[in-house]
Amino acid sequence: MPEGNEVHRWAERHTAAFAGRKLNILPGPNHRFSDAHLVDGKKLLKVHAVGKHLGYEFPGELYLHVHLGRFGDFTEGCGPLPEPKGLLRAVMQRAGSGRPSRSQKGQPHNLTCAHDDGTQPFPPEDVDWWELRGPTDCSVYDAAKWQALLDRLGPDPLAHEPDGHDDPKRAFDKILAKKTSIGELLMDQSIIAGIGNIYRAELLFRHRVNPFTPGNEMPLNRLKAIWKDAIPLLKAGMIDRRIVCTDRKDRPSKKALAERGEEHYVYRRHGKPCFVCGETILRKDVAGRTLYWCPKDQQTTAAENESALKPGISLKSSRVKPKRL
DNA sequence: GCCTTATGCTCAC
DNA sequence: TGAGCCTAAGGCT
Repeated sequence: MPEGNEVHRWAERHTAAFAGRKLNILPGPNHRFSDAHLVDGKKLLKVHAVGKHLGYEFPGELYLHVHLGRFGDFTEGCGPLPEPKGLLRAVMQRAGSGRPSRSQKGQPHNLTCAHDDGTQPFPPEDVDWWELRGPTDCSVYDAAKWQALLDRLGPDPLAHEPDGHDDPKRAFDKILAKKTSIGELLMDQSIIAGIGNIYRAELLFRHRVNPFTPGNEMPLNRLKAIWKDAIPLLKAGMIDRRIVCTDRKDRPSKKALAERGEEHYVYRRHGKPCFVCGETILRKDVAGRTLYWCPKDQQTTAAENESALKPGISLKSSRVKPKRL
């Protein structure tokens, strides 16, 4: 269920837990992940993260590609594996593990990576296995296929490696050449990799940008500001697992730690008052995804506001004929 | 228990 | 452009 920040966090954590070790890769019970045998028993070199994609690199230029999609998630643990949950399952386990670890204390762990408050249940060195459920993809790529994936992704605000995926100019050029709305372009992974629906909505609000603005009408300095803001914003989400996009001064509680319901300015706050101006937040189904915005702070037109979903109308019924902007 | 929604993406037409 | 895929939580009856 992650955006790019979460994917990078998993990559760092799984590198710390498993890199340099021989691993057992187990397919799910329904053999959906039939590639497991290609990397089973091999030593993991590194875990790469680009945009929302994970690549577990093994000798022979093989990459176990994982894309979590909207529903995928990892569970980590020490000691014995839990019973399988769900049909789509893959497991990565330290070869020969099952050993009692110091965290195990006689009981199997079946914990997600972090608690809600951001604390880790146990450090990566105590992680013996991860279980993956419900991903969009879990398959082995060769070097050419992995490179093709990298080539079609835009720059990633969280990219560490100087391979072109940290240079935003490519993204700016593409946006400025298109008439498509900035709200749609920010979600396009070939333009910027790693931005999802939450950060799309929150970044546009934070920079007071009308989400319906055509890309070619976006001021370059505004695009640069969004990119610059995205880096710490995504990193903050990566640290405490909660995605918090509000500044302390704008939160009703004024507390340093956002309270429940204060994490976002507009995302999933439709029908509620804007923290900044008090106007009611609107939402609209755009190309199959829900866009949220503040009609006052983001200066949308009367026609754009009129197109918003009325309270009480379900998204499902509105998606009979989703309109592209 | 049912319905809706959800941080995503691919493919066929 | 629409269908399809997959899991989980929350609201409602």
